[in-house]
Amino acid sequence: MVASVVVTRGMDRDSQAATGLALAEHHLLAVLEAAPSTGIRPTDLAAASTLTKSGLTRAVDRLESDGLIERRACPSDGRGQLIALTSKGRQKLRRAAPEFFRSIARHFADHLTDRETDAVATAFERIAAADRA
Amino acid sequence: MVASVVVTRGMDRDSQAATGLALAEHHLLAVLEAAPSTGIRPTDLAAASTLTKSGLTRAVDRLESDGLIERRACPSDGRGQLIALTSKGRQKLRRAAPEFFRSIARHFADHLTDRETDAVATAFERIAAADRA
DNA sequence: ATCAACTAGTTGCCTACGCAAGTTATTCCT
DNA sequence: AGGAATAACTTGCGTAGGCAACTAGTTGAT
Repeated sequence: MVASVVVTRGMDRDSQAATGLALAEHHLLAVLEAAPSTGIRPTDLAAASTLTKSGLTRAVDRLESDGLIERRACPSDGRGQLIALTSKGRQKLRRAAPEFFRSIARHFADHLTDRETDAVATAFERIAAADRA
Repeated sequence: MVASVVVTRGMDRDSQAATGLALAEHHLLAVLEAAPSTGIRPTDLAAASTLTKSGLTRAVDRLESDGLIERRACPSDGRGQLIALTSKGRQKLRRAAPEFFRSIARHFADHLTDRETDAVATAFERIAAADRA
């Protein structure tokens, strides 16, 4: 618990300082970058992120008003929407990347051996997946 | 990031349901139980917990008004204090323990192999220690 | 002995976010 | 086709907690 808070808080501060974005917001952008360019449904984005649906609504509000992402109407479901990166958002993410990876290294990766990195990666993948099931 | 939030949120809900305490509060009690019975300084408690000094002040306020811990004057430093579990707090912690361990198992430990458990334990210990340095 | 520099804890302010209830659209059953 | 049950967001409300500024006590230098 302490370790996870230490890492998260440290990286959050780095992210704020480097880009003005909270770590959770940066993470949303990163998920969106990996998603189809047509966009992704809010519910799916919430599941892939650290937020609940309500938290997601507000994070999307913030990022949208910063012009980093956009909400599009969903053609197949009138209730839904598709969320996608704008080019501004994509650019911001690209520019933030180098410092972001350094931040991961400083706060987390540099403290692990290769074996530990593997173990943590597979184990945490499994835990995250278990929750979505 | 997702895994750590999933685990923390799940355990927090369990803790709330079982005892009415947030996970962070339960953790403070657990740290206090391991501390000398004369108590521990707030700054040290904050360092051993997931909270900053200011967050700690308020968490201590809550737990104190629930009668689970007490603030004592610090004999060696007039600015400081010593925080210690009350017997009510100790009892609450003991009663919560079985369900707490089940919660750890459900959300975390059961998903790991023994090797992974070792790797995570030593690696995270190292990360937490690095931050305190 | 006095005063500056530091440290311990607290508080004002602000924001993020979870939960639960609400709204609108969809699906499914008959 | 029509209406109950369900699903996708949103919003009202409440709370936790970080940061930075504050207060009070301590230490150290002269």
